[in-house]
Amino acid sequence: MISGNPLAELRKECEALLKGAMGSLRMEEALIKHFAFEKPPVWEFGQLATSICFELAKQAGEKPLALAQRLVQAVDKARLQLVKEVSAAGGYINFHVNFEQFSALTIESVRKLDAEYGLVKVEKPQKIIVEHTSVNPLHPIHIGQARNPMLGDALARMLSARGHTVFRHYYVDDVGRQTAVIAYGYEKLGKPKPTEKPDHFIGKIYTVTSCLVEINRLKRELERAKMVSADEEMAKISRELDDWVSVAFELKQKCPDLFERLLEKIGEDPDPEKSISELNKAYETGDERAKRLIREVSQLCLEGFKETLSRAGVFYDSWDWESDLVWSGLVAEALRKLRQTPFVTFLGGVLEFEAGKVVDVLALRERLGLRKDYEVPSLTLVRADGTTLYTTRDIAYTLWKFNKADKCINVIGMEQSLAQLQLKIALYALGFKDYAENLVHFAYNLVTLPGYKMSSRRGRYITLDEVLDEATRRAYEEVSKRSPQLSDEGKRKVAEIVGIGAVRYALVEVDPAKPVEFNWDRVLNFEKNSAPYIQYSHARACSILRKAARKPEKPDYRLLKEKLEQELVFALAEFPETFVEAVETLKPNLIADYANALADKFNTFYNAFPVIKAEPLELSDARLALVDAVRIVLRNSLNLVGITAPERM
RNA sequence: GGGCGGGUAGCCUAGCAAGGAUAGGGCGCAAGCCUCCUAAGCUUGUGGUCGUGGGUUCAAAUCCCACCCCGCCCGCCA
Repeated sequence: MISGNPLAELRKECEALLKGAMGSLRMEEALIKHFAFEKPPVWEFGQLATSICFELAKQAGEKPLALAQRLVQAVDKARLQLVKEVSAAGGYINFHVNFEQFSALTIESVRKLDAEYGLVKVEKPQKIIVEHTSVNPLHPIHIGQARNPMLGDALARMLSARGHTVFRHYYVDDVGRQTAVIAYGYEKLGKPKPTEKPDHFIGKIYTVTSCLVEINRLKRELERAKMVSADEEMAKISRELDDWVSVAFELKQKCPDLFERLLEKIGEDPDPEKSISELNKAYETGDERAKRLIREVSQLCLEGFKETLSRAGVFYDSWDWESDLVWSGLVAEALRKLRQTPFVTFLGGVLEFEAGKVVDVLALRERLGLRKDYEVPSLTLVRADGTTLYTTRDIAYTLWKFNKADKCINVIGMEQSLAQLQLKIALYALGFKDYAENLVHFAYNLVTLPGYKMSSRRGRYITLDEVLDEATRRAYEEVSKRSPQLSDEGKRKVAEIVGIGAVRYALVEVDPAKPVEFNWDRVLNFEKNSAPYIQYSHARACSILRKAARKPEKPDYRLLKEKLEQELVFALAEFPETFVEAVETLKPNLIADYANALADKFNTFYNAFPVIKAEPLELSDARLALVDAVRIVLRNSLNLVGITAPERM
């Protein structure tokens, strides 16, 4: 017999036995809302348990323990299959697995279903867009942002494995002042050819330009403040200026040539600030020169991103340019529709969206989980100069996405929670209730650097490239030490798999709601609770199978009598349910945890018992099959979070 | 001021939606284990007012209320 979800079979049997027992005692099934089975704290208590007797005891006017004992008595022993024994203890009813049956069912199912084992499909597949990464094309992806693609890609893989049709979208945010800043600097330099990885190259120009323009602007403001002798204002500006001057000092040391040239060129411009906002405006209106320039810089930067991300195993189905939404009129269209609602007003020359009013009028408070008196702030849709704002364009983008999908998951930092809420409210306001309810903001917390705050504008960051390089370098050292027999190419391959796995795992393993403090020890962890640890366990399993040099032809699963073996079997059986839970709650870290726990059990087993040399042959074969099943599940779970499982390392 | 998220051993972290038996791991520290399928491993020990105080319940890390600490947001930035 084969099952895609052995644990569910067991659960079903437990439930049937329990209902049967209740029936024979003339107890109403309806007394119990749903039959929840939990894992007892100690293996010896059994593998599944229920605490319904605590609840039932009240109505029955009986002690929980006595009731549990009566129910256990009433269980129809003739119907036991996957369950060996039912017992009562402390008011709980414990179900002990019949491993003679269950081991065979589980191991055979895993080996038969192989790459599909555990990946339980949904009944109604949806079209889902996962929008992730979407780093602005201004500078290389830094480690603070790297959590996003790792989470987004893991989610996409998980949803796809669940049977959904998943599209991975990258939203290229090329509209806005920042892109104009980099394009401005790039043009001032005469559109130079990159002398290094293009996103790093762009990043330097961006930071220096941005810094010089900022200093220029602050100096002017300081002058202005002096004229009207606004002391407080002056002090504030001076502080900001000091900050940027120290940034300038850092940058001048880091890239002196670039700094000097930009200083000179920008110095020639009487009003850089103005040039930049003009460029920004020209781009939004679709001016050809601006288009060519900004697209060129953005494209250059994206090339760098693609290189980094594909190295990390992250790919996209669609690159959506924000500017296309503006030029094609979709943004204008969305604005027109919004204006027809009673929630948009002119206020001080700008167009405002009154999100708070929508919440009250459409009675969305409870649905959105908002507090009683909380008033959602209004959102400015259009600037006084007629240009649009980020969230406005995001409204148009979201409408566009819902033309292609049933559900949209936005992997965006939690600092944008309010904007994402306003976006959702805008969908309600437009009458797209269905869209609003299928829009998910997958919020995650920041990665911080101890000591100072990472700042892309200030050029203070650790790039993902650096981290990947360092991780693979370290992995190469390790592989060379441990597997000197491998060819250099072989070592490099393994090092890449292990190093990148380590980084991905570190960024996916923690609850996305919690901030992660970056430190090399965390990311370069090659010991327990890391990708390399799980990968190592997988390689060990492969190694056993390779050395055995035979298929397990006559396994006798009844011989798997050791507690460790049975625990391992049970863990394998749990995988499908862990997978389903992880996908339904969008928690990639559950998969990472599961894989780590399985690796843990496997290593204990590995250490305790021989496999190839086990006697008799039927036991050796049974263990071989078990090892094979562990291998499959380790690989499947690692793959779900985008980590490759090497066969040797 | 308001909103959101977080607070679990020296450090990091799981569990919280669906309350259940002895709160799982990891790092660190201490002591062991390679003539045996990869020691990136295994075993043992060490360490906890689950932020604080109330409440609900047979049962609270988990639910409710209040408060404290940390982070983020409340822009004609993205």
